[in-house]
Amino acid sequence: MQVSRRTQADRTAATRTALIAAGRRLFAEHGFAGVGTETIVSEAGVSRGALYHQFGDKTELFAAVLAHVEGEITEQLAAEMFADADAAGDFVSLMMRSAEGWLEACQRPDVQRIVLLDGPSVLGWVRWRAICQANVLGLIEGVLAIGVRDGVVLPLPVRPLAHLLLAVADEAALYVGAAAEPDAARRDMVAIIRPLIEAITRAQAERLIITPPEGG
Amino acid sequence: MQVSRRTQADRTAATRTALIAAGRRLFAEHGFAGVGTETIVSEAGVSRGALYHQFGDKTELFAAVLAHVEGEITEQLAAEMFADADAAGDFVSLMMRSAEGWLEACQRPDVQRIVLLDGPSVLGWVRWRAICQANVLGLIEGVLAIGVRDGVVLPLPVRPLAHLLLAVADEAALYVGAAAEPDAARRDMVAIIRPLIEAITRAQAERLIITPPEGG
DNA sequence: TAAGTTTACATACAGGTTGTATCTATCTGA
DNA sequence: TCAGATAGATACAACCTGTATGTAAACTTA
Repeated sequence: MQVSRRTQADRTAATRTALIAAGRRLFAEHGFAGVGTETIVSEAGVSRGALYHQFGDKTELFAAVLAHVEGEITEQLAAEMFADADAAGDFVSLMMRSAEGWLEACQRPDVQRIVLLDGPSVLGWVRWRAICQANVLGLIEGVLAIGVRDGVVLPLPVRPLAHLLLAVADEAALYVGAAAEPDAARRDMVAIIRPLIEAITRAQAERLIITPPEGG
Repeated sequence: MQVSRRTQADRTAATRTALIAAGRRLFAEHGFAGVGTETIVSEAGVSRGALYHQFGDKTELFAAVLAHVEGEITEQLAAEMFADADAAGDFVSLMMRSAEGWLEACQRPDVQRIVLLDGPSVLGWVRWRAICQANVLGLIEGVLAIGVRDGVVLPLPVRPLAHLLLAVADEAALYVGAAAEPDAARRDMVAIIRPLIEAITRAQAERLIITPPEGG
C-alpha cells in the first residue's frame, strides 16, 4: 500500500468547505445575483472546474451555503433553548426565548441576505422551506407538537402553525435589521410576539378562568 | 398648430403599459432572473432601447411591475373590505375578511412569484416593503390604527404589528399555494390566523370577563 | 506493485445577457 | 417653419454561466 498525501475524501471536503465559506461571505455581501462564480472560486482558492464538479452549478452551491448557515443557527438555538431546565413547564418563555434567539441570529447580515432574502427567490419557496424544515422550522414544529400533546398549546395543526410563527420571526428580524433604531424596533416586535404566542397556548385562557378579573 | 398622430405622453404611456404587461407575464412565469430583456421587449412589441429609455434598467421595470400588481390587489381588497357596512364594529371579521382576500389574491402565480418571492431579493427588503407600505401594508396599518384609537385593538405599535400580520398572510399564501391539498391547507391556515388576530384585540378578553366561563 | 479505472480538478470555448453609446425619428414650442 | 427636446432603435463591449475537453491524482484489483 502506497502512502497517499491526501485522500479523495479529504480533497473533496477541503474544496467544498472553502467554496461554502467563500460563497457565504460573498453571497452575504453582494447577493446571489451580484457575485460571479469567478469571484467565488478566486476567494476560495480553487478553479471554476472544482466548483462545477462539486456542486453542479451556482444554485447548488447557494443551497449548500444556505443549509450550512441554517444548520449552524439551529444547533446554537437548540442549545440555548434547552440549556436551562424544563421546556414544557413554561411554554411561552421557551417560545419567546427561541424567538429572541432567532431574532438575534438574524441580525447578522449573512443570515438576512442568504436565508431570508435570496433563499426563496433562488431556490423557490418549496425547496427553501424544505431546508428550513430540516433545521429551525423542524425545531419549532417539534416543540409545538410536544406542546399540543401535553395540552399546553391549542389543538391546531402544528406544521402550518410552525410556518406562521417562523414567518413572524423572519419579518421581525428584517424589520429590526432595517430599523433606524434597532433596539426600539426590537422591543416593539417582542411586545407584539408575546401576545401572539400566548394566543396559541391555553395558559392565558386558563389564567383568566382561574383568576376572575377584578370583582368577577 | 399641426395635427399630431400621437402625443409624447401617449407614446410613453403606451410603451410603459406594454412593458409592464409583458414584464408581469414573463416575470411571473420565469422569475426575474429567468427572463431576458430581449424576451420582454419582444413580447411588448418594442425595442430594448425603449425599455432602457423608460425604466433605466431591468430592476426598475420590475419595481414598476411589482407596484402595479400591488396597487391592483390593494384596490380590490379595499373594495371588498369596506363593501358591507361598519368596519370598526366587528374588527376580527374585518381582519379575517382582508386576510382571506389577500390569501385568495396571492394564489395567482404572478402575485406569488413577483410580490412574495422575487420582490425582496430583487429590490431589497427596504424598497420592497416601501412599495407594500404604499399599498396593502398601508391599508392594514390604517385599519389597525383605527382599531387602536377606538380601543378595539391592544395599544401596540401599529406599524410593526402590520408588518407581522402581513408576514403571516404572506407565508400562509405561499403555504397554501404549495400544498398538495390547497383547500385543507387553507382551512388550517384560517383556523390559526383567527386566534392570532383575536389575540391583539380586546374582544376576547372582554368576552371572558363579561361572561365568566362555566360555573365561574 | 503495476495497470486500469474512477474521481477531482483545470482550461478553453460557445451562447447568452446586461447596460451603454450612438444614431434616427418623432414631437413640442416659439 | 425650425430648433430643441424627447422617444426609440441599433451596435457594441464587458461579463457571466455552463459545458466540453484534457490532465493529474487517488483508488482498485490482480
